[in-house]
Amino acid sequence: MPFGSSLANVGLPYSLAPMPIIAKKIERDEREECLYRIRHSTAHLMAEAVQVLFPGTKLAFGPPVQDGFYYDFDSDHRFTDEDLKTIESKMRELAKKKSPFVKKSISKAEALRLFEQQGEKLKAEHVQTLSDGEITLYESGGFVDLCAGPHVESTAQLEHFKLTNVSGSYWRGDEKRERLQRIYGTAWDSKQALKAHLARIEEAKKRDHRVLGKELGLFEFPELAGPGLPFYLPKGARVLQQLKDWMWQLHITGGYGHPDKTYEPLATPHILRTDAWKISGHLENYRENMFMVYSLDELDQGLLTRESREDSQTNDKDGLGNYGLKPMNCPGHVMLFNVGTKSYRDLPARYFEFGTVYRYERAGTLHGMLRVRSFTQDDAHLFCTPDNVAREIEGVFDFCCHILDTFGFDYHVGLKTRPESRLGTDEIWDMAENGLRAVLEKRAAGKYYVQEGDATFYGPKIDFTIRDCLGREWQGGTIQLDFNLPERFELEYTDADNTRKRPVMIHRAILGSFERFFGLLIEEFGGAFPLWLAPIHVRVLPIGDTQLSYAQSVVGELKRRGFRAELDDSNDKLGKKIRNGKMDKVPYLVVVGQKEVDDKTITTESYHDGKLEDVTTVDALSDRMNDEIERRVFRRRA
RNA sequence: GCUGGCGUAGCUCAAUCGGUAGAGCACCGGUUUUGUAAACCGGAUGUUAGGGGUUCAAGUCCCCUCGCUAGCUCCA
Repeated sequence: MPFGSSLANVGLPYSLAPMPIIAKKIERDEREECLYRIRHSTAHLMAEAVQVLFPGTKLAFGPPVQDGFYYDFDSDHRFTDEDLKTIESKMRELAKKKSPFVKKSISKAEALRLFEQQGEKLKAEHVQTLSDGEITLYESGGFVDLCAGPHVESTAQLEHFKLTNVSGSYWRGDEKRERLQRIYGTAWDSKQALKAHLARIEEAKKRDHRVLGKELGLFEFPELAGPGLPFYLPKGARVLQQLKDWMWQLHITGGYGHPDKTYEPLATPHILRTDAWKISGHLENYRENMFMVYSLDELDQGLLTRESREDSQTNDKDGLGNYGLKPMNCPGHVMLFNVGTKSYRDLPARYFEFGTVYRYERAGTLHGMLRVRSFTQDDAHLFCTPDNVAREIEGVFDFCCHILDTFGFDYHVGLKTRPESRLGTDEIWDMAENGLRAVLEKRAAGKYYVQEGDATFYGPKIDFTIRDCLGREWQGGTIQLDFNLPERFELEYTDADNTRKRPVMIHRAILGSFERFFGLLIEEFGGAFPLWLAPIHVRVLPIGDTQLSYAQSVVGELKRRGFRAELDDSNDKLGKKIRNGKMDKVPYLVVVGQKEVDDKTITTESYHDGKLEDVTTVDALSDRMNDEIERRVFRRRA
């Protein structure tokens, strides 16, 4: 049941397959239905095994998920990897009893009594949240669980599973509630399917951007520097710069299909006075993510001590220092919008910046390039009149699709609506959500999903998400409406009727961040970048020292023509040079031996196609590469 | 931050019951001058993440810190 496989982008400009984290009981085909039942039932079997082996273990939820299932347990015992093996054998033992899954219906009161009797506090709590009426239980062997079903007929059908890992979780996902332990497993309908899945995972691990980043010398995370701080090595920096150049070009020219919607570049500082972050609301609403900046002077004078905070002589009553490192670019852009007076004729104003931001992310959340503490967003803020908001959202939406389609990413789109705690009136939220929804209906009708309550406190948003090699989802592009900052910074423009009006603001990022996008790109291509992004376009391999000067002249000629070319002047034999070139995933290798020197030719080897019989001159290679670069041809590894 | 797991040479990994750390690749030196995925010979390579403890003796056992990692939570 690969994510969204049934909704692959056939004939559509973009693929917008919804991908619920927890497999929902809707719209499943026969096999998916079968796998759903197996996984759900295997979760029950595991829970039974755990309760047999570790009496007193209480149950939380145990749903089927992508490729498998999990069950959350409340137990004093700390489950280890060793335990997983024990639990797994117990499961096989129990499965052999061929216990049927029997459905029972009881009243809510009975269910409540049953679970309280068993000391299943969490189950009882959950029963109370259910609507009155019949409640279904499923019994298999001696194990009874609150469950809507459906299940397989008997535990005999549960054969092809494997427990994979144990991790922590919280009751109802609330970190203030009970800490639980979650055991994950994978389950399939045949031995081959299980084997194939495990092999797929192994294969995917080889495409992990953290592994490839090291192998290919793209980036490092020096421990001394601090966790989550990416450093680009020369090869990584080259790829990054290509991406930036391309994105810059698209912004300036509207080359994403909207030549009328061009952006103006801005550049803003990395630190702003703490007062700015107070006005923007970040200090209040984004506090746990902010790095503050202190001067040694402040420290030396003890201005940051508790005592001084109460000292009215200083204007640093928060003890926060006078400056904050920016976690977002918006306040800077807003300040520049505020320079001079703006007319409705100036709107929409589109400001963009590749702005590096710093966020104190919790240690446990860091993940290679996909989640870091310093990253550069391809950020922009659009200041609009109410009239042009819809058109602008469309433009941004198309921009995102243009980029993702260029790379062939399999992505999807979600609308995030008003959270419980929020700023602004319901009327404004209605208007904003409807605006976003209208664009989605126009561009992606039936292909987007809605996550109620998941918006930011200042406005609703559309998010583009991309999956990594292991199927984990990451947010890339985002379109966010904001009613907060224009208000807080008292933004105004003069309308046609000569009255002062407040502009509507759109925050947006297309890639999201260069770091995250780079990481996902590496996984998408298995490290073999399309030519236009590749750190090295072509490497020239002389067979022996005799051809060195000819090889140098070929490299020189390629460089003169603007290609990223290099020479392999090592003492290795050709076979080794080819091997090194392939392992470095260099798109083109040029071999020159005595034959080539005599004929004034080259022999060309392509990463994807092997030897190219028709490319025997620098001219021919240049033409081929130029064409490939111009068309941004990409080819995934087979 | 929380719950599990992990940390040995630049990389991948070994080291029996606690007995003084080793292999391949990479690197350096030499030989070889090479025709499509690893030439040959030689050499150096470590505060076993850091700190503390137990012990005659710690890579190995215990504690703390740091980092990585699978998830939870949060998010570009």
